[in-house]
Amino acid sequence: MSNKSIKRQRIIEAAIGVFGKNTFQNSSISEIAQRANVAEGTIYQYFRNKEDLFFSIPAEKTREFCKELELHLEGITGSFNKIRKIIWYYLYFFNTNPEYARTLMLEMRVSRSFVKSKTYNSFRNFTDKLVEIIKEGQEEGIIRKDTNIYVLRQLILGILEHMVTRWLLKGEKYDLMEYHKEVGELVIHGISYSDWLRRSQ
Amino acid sequence: MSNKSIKRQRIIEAAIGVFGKNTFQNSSISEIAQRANVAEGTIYQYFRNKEDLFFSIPAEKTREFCKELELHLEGITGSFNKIRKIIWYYLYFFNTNPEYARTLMLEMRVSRSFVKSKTYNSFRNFTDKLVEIIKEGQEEGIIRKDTNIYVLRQLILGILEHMVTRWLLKGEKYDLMEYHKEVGELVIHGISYSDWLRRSQ
Amino acid sequence: MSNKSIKRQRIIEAAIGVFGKNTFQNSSISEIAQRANVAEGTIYQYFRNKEDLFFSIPAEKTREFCKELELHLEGITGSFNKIRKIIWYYLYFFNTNPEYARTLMLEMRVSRSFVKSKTYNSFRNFTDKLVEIIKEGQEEGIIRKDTNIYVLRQLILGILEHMVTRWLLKGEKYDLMEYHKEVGELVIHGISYSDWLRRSQ
Amino acid sequence: MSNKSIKRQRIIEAAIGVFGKNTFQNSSISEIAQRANVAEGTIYQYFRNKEDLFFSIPAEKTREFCKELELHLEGITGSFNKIRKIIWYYLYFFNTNPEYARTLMLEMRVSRSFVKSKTYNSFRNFTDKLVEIIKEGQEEGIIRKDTNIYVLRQLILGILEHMVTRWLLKGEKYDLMEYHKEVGELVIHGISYSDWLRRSQ
DNA sequence: AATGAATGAGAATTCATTCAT
DNA sequence: AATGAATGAATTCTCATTCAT
Repeated sequence: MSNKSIKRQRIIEAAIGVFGKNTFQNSSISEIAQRANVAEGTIYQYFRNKEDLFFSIPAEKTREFCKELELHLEGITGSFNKIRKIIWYYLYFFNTNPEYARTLMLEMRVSRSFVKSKTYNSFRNFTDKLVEIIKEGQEEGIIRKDTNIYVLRQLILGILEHMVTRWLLKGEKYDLMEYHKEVGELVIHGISYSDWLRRSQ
Repeated sequence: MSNKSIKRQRIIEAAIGVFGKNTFQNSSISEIAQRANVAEGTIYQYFRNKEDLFFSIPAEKTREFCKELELHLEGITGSFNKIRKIIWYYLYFFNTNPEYARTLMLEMRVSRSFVKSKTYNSFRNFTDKLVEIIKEGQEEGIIRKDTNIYVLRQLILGILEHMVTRWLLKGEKYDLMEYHKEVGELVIHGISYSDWLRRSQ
Repeated sequence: MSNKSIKRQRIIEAAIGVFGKNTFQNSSISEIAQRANVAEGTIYQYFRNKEDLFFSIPAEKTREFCKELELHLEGITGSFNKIRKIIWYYLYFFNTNPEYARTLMLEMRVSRSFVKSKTYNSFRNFTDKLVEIIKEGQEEGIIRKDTNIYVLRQLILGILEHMVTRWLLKGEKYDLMEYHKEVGELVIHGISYSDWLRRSQ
Repeated sequence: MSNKSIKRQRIIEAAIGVFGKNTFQNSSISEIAQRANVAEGTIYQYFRNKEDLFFSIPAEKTREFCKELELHLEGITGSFNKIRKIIWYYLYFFNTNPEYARTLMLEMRVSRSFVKSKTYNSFRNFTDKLVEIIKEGQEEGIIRKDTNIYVLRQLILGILEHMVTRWLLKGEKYDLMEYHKEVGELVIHGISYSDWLRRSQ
């Protein structure tokens, strides 16, 4: 890694820490600079402005998230098992990166400008993966074809985001992963054919 | 309604408009004062500070939300029908109050201080109602008893919040209500006994 | 004068002092606020921004300049005498207001945005007066009709501005008024009919 | 021309372009470096600092101005003809070098530090030439001896500077040379003996 | 000689809140 | 109770200049 990108990375790490602690507005460039051990001006050599730095965070982290997810799905067969794993991994990832979780869930996810940013698109990788697995299950004949895939996706993202958000707002005081199995089974139950469910019980 | 509370109400209405248009930080007391047709100082006669005014919004609106919900549930029998109605009503309400939706979903719901505020508790009315209906269904024998009620609640709140948030961030350009039936059926499928599902098909 | 306009005036006076000492860029709002004995924020209650404050200076001063000029021209007959008086007054005025002179001559007069500002127009009063007197002289038959009035005006404004500018740049160390008579005679000689000149010698 | 002075010249040319477009303060070293195709640091090999670079511009240009003026005056006899030529040339030169004109007239001419700079002195060449011609005319007996040479010089410089400044501020939208003859005649009229004027009509 | 990354001082502007009227 | 003028803290970003390579 070049000298330049090391420094860039250092700034990003510092930014994750600071933005994760406060609001975007309440986070100050000077604190980020201090944490990163660079002069304030140096930040502006790497990022256009505060917002640019802010939105550069998920670009890095989402890449990491997706790459790791691929590894975790490796060798798993059956779409239900994959869905179980995705749910587990999603919760596991944010459990492991609480500062980033705060930034992403409490700031970015509700930001009007973030949706328009090109960084936002890297998140599509993840949702696309989800849709792909659902379609796979439909072809396997174990996921119902009578429900809108768009709505299915919303269901899964919805409960996951909700759980993480709740957990963050409650001060991360309980175990985010506690119910991951129940969430998985509930989702699978919701999207399965009923006769498949009977057989499997 | 007394002269005093009329003025208070006028300020709240103005605040909904202004906070719904911008971020909390980007909304200015002076604009709210202008809209409400009072002097800036007057606002401080009714509210301790900007945050107090901000958090006073959902207190009013949630009361309204819960009262109307009761009316809509009136006369409906069967917990599934009640759940269908709740989903419809939730989407309907925010579809009808987009400015408030923006404030609640994009600002309050992710605010660290909101969770601690006493106003937040009025929201419990709604989630309690949900839990009550689920328990009803379990007693009726049509909702599975093998799933954590807490997780069930998260599932329902999760998908609803996700749908509204999405819709807001996409600029409210499509019809929020379009999939309300599919959401209802998906949720019901997820929480039903599988043999019930078989019979009902 | 109302309380408000007294404070406004105090800010303007402070601004003349500060802008007269430094460049526009090197003059700081905080110094102006200190001199005017108000908080920095107060300045923004009276002026949109630094530039607005800057350009508000000549509006006031030019009004003063023109009003006084009228008084000085009162009772003077003959266009040559009027021109002599205008030249004297112009030099006299800037001699008496050196701080304002610096602001006007060294900053405003060469500012691209000043020419477009509405304040600039108040200066037209003065140049219009000049043209009026020249036309009067042409009708009296003592000022040549064969020279472009536009060029005549440039001649008079040119030498006056040049003299004041020079004087300022040299640190106001000599007497600006010293040559006022010679300037007058030179200008009058330039614009007179030659036979009139013969007769008058 | 050595390799070194070629690069120096390239920087100066770039500086003329950039300073001519913006204020001194708003012109950035980085833009000059880009235009000159050198690194920012390189500029500091040739010039002490931004101001030094700025004031190095007229040194070059004034030399050019004076050299060319000599050529244009070559072969012209009679001080009036020389004055006519000087006026024409002055306007012609700035008409041809508008970027430099902006820098010189709108920035340098009103700069407190420029007057003290040694570069400023090269301008004396020109004013000295003017005085020389005037004295010549006085010896020829066609220019009045009863007027202060210092004031005469101010008159001529004043109208010329005023015309160029006006033209620049108005966006160079009209023809700067249009009135060059009228200006010449007006000036000559102003400085001539009145009986000479009679005879010449 | 040339580079260009790093520096860090410096200043305008905003706006919630107060308080005298 | 209502006003709204005054406050002043707080922060982003720019850019000339340096210096290690």
